[in-house]
Order: sequence, then structure tokens, then C-alpha cells
Amino acid sequence: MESYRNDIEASPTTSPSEQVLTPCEKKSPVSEFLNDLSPIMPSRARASLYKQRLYETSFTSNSSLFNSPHLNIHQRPINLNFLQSDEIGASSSNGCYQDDFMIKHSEYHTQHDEQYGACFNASEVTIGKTSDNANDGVVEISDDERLDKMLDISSKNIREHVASDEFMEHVGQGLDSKLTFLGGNQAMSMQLPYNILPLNHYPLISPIVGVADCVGSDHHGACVPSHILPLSHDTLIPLAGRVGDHVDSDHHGVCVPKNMEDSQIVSCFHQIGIPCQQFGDKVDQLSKSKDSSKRKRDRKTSPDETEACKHCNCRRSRCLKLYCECFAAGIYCEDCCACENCVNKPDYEDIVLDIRHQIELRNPLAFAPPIVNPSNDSPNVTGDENLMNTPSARHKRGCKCKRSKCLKKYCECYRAKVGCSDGCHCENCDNSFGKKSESMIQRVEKQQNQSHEMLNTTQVMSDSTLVGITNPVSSIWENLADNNHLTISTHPYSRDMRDCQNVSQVESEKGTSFHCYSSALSPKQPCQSKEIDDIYEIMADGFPDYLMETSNPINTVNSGSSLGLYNGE
DNA sequence: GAGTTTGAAACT
DNA sequence: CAGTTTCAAACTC
Repeated sequence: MESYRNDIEASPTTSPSEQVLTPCEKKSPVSEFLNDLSPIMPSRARASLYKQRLYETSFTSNSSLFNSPHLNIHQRPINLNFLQSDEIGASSSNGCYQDDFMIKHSEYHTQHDEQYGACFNASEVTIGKTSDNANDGVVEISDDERLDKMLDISSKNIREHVASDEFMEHVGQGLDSKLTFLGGNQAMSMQLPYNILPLNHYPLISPIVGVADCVGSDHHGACVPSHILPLSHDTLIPLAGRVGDHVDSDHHGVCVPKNMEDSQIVSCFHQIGIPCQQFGDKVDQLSKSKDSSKRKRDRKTSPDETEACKHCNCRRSRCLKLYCECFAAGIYCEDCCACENCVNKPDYEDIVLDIRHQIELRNPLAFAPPIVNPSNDSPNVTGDENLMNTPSARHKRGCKCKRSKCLKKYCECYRAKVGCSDGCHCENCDNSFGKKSESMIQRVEKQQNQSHEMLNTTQVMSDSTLVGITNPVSSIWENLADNNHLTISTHPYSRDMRDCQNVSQVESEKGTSFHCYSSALSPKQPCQSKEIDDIYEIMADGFPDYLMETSNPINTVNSGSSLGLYNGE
């Protein structure tokens, strides 16, 4: 890798615009910076994806596993924009520099690298579609490569390439606030251009500095795009959330301190060169409507509405935190909600997506369905409550109830109608769906008793025939499977077959093979003997004799254990 | 409907 | 990681 000093000293040619324009001819540095902000794509076009995401069952990104809106790489090119050289010098005496300051990204050694590497001048690196036109200042790659690049440009890479020793020779103060460059014969400071970072690595640098400096200060280059909105700092709000639909599309990603008055926002925009007439009246209207709107906090009244709308009532979270039921559920707030200053709307999709992404970075399972079924190790992504209606269904985190005894909806387990598990940290658990201390066997037995009752009822109803007990039997096996973390196939056309992905098609079609996999194990690993023993014990105790006869599937399964469980080998 | 309680989420 | 604060839902009156 070439020395960055060499790059600087060599002072490679800047962009054409840099060459042509004198410093005085340039636009406002900040306005140019804002123009360089990552373009916010029209949100409505992608709005449907957000809700659609709820029902997806395939995952395309590790970092966006559940109920997360797509990061639509096809529509959202990754722009790695950098402050222009005159903006770099914004805090210096003359604000203009002739030198170029180039950061190379070794992961990005394309034929364009020399020319379009991450350069602190007017150049920008855009990962877009393939183009042969190298003169447009854009390095473009295919969609597939785009995603790879997005993942490659990680914080690790940033640290490696930006904070390398070589680079740090030219960088005085590290990454946290300002970078000092030794360019030419002048030292200069610059506010780090946060948007050089890929979307999923904001935590590298606190953007709060930039924003704080931005508004109404001399460091007017620091209004930041929405996608670096620091989730952990409540001092910022997306401007879009304040000015709503009236924000110009070019700027609607800008964030401002949340305690900033609307008039100040307008003033700020004046300062940084954005025409603000478009905001004036709108801001006024916004304030008036805010005052006049009476907060409605009635909760949902009908079950149908429960499905259609979460009816959140968020006041302070702007529906951008997991406090918000809608946001947490991966849906936009709707008219039926009574939230205030809501940003969880299609209009602000980019903000929503980015915030969600940040949350997922912190907790990849944040948007996972709260209830999981250990029997197949899969979250209830389908939303099929029946799939979770098993003794083993449990809350992914577990609750921490102390006073409610897990008997009220304060308890997430109870609210989800699942029993507490050992993963819960609740006290005095009395969850009617299953107490924390209740052993798995006890739950199986409870379910088994219920099944027995069903069997008896069925037997009475059908008198002497076993026709009709298929489901209860199946239910028992399902319960056995659930409570032993097994995935069991009892019949090739049973519902369970859909979940039994580890069973070969050939074996599945036999219909009599008994496939037994521990979900926690690799597909080829057999069940642990204890699990089998548990099943055996339960069966020996509780199975009706007629179900143990040769006509039932148990005795027709392939040999693989004392029970004849097929262990997959 | 207002006020209180509760526990998750967020923050320090 | 533990303690504290914030938040919004659940609950009570």
C-alpha cells in the first residue's frame, strides 16, 4: 500500500470541478456537503417492503433477520461521500486548500482506485451499477458485488485502512472528533465526515459532535444524514420528524437536536444555505397542528383491530424504539395509533430502516419474533400461532417479572401465552401457561393428560374405532418432540413434515421412518439417549396400551434405538 | 380519564 | 455487567 503521505505530497489531480473553480467560485461548502449526502431514495416506493417484511420467511441478511425492512441494495446505492476540500478547511483561516487528502481503501482496489479512491476532495465513491464510463467519477459494480462491498467495508476495514499507522501519521487526533491533516505546508482540522462510514458501522464515531457543532455554529458542515442518527443519544431527532412531509427530499435526512425550535431549524437552514421559505409556513402549521391536536390514547377496542393495528401511544420515542409496539413488530404506525411526533411512517422509511439497522447491530434478535419454538430452533416467523402453541414454545429472552408473578400482561411470557422457562429470571413465577420451575416432563405429562382426555372423548364418541384419534396421537408425538427438542416426522403428509427439513425425501416418503433429530445438533447427529429415555419413560407411563401395539407407528419405525427411533444414520 | 404500577428498553 | 432512568403498556380507581 502506498503511503498516504505520498498520496498527499503527490497531490493527485482533483476532480474537474476542483480544477476549474476557484475557492471563491464554489458554492457554500456546507450546501455542497449537504448535496453530497447520501441520496434518500423516494420512500414510498419501498414502503410496502417494510410491511411485507413481516411475512417473509427467508432471510437474506444476518444483520437483518427478523421483521426488518429490506435494506434494498438495488435501490439504495452506497455512497461514501466525503467532505470536499474546501469544507475540510472550513474551520481554518481561509477555508480553501489546494491539496488533496486521499484515503485509500485497499479493499477497493479496482482499476479506478487510484482515480476514485476515497478521496477527500470533490470526488466521491459510489457503489452503483456497472459502468464503463470512468470519467463520471463513479465506480460502479454489480448488485451482487454491491452487497459484498457493503459487508466488506466494515468497521474493521475502516480501522485498518483509516486508522492505520501510515494514515495516522497524517491524522493527529484519531477518529473520535476531528482529524488533523498535514497536507501541503498547512495543518488543518476537519470534522470527520461521518458519512464515510458504511451504514452499519456508525458506532465507530460519535456523530453527536458533528451535529452539536452543526446547528447554529461555525462548524456548519456537520448536519448529518439521517442514517447516522445516533440511536443512543436522545438529543437528536430527524428533521423529517419535525418538518414532516414538507422537508425537501434532498434534505430530509438531516437531523437536528430535538430541543431545537422549529424557527431555529429554519434559521439553521438559512445559515447553511438551504432555502428555507419552503419551511417557514409549514413549520408554523406544524406547530399549530401540534397544539390543536388532542391526543387520543384510547386503546384498541376490537380484536380485528388488534391484528390490523398495534395502536401505539408513544409520546417520546417517536416510535423509533422498541418501546413502540408498532416499531418492535416491524410495522409502520397507522392512523389508528395515537402516537406523537411519529417517525415510524413510510414517509420516513429511510430513517426507520436505519434506526432498525442500528438496533439490530446492537441486538441481532431485537426484531425476532418474541416466541421461539426450540423444537425446531426457529422463530415464529410465519406468525402461525399454532406453531407456537406447544409446551416448548417460550419467550426468546425470558421475563424478569418480580411482582406480577407472571400472571399479568406485564409479563412478556404470559402476554405471549407461553410458559416461563429456565431462561426467565422471574420471581415467584405462577405463570398459568407454565411455571418457570415446572419441568419439561411435567409439562409433557400435563399435555399428555389433556391428550388422554381427548382420546377418551374420541373413544366414547366413536365407540370402538380408532378412527379419529390420529390427531391426538399426533399431538402426543408433537408434544414429545417439542419437549425433547426433537423434530419428529410421523407421517409424510403430516404438518410436521414441513418442519422436518432434515429428513431426506426418500425417507420421508416411506412414511414409516421415524426421524429423530435434536434441533441443537447437526442434522446427522442422532438424538441423545437421555431424550429417548425420557420419551420412553413417558410413553411407558402414559401411553394407552392400544397405542403401543403393532398397528401404531412406533413399532414400525426403523431400528435405531431401544424404541426403534431412527437416528438418521 | 387520570393516576399508578410494572417491567422492558435504554442508558450510564 | 449491574444499577439507574426512561418509556409505554397494563392496570386500578
